[in-house]
Amino acid sequence: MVKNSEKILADHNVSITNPRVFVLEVLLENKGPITLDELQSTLKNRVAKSTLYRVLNDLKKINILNEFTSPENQTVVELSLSENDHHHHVFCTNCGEVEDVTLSEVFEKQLSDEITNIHKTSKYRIKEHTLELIGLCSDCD
Amino acid sequence: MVKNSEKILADHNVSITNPRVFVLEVLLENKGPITLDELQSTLKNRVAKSTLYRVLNDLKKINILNEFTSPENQTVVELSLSENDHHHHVFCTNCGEVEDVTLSEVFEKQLSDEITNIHKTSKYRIKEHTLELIGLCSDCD
DNA sequence: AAATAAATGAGAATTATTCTCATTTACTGT
DNA sequence: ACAGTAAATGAGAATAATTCTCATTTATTT
Repeated sequence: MVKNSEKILADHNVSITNPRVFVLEVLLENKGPITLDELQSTLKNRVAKSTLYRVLNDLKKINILNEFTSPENQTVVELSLSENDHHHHVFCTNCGEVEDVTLSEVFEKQLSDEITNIHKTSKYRIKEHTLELIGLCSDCD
Repeated sequence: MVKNSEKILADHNVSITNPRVFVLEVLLENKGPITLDELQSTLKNRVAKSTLYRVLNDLKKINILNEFTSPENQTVVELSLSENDHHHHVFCTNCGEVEDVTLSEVFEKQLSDEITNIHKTSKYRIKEHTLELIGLCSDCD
């Protein structure tokens, strides 16, 4: 049976190599956003640092990886395998933990209405949006 | 007559020095978010690079400067002199320009309701939020 | 105006990311 | 399965961004 990570690579016409599989496996297991630091230390003995950066760029190129910066300036990375998994992020300002949040449909509708209005008054054509929620997780609260 | 920038420093018990005044003047003139690169090149001959970083940290400490990262990984900086100037940002993915956007009161209310709901279901106590709108400015569209 | 404390400039040190190149690994056609 | 070719990797050098060091200058206090 073909592993999940190998299928992902094959589906995107990217050759299957050990580093790519290792990185994908960690991202898949983690299920959600992960700090670059954490990813690096998890993969330290299996993937060279330069290769990790290359693999992450490969995954960005095939559009299955999002990268963003936390309010504390940590690089954070997250798989996004399907087009329709629109969601946002909550950050803990104390421990740096990041998690996904999905907003209610009602609210996403209100948001897209607001964006339509902005489009009328501003000189921008808006393609995407990201909402970041910043606070404390229960451990740090 | 005391200059605006000097008053700001005095009001926050920060000593008035040339580099601090120069940085503040550029930020005040610019009125809105500015790229660190742009700030650096504007101040190149007046403020040493290390001092610029120090001054920006000083301003962060007294809570009159926001720093964030654009979707293209540019560091962006912005004065926020009053508590009640809550607003968000639009980014042009092509030229990197950033501008402020103020959302309608109706929408900010909807957003804060949504955050209240999230608080009920998630393990986070949310203190702040930032909404980033990403698209193309009229020049690049 | 002198004494003391704080801030600055210049460049060294550190950290994050990209690049180079010799070696290894994966894919292609047989 | 196998040789040949193209692509990917590891290790460390190169670059870029940010912080740190320390001798000198500037601000504040007396």
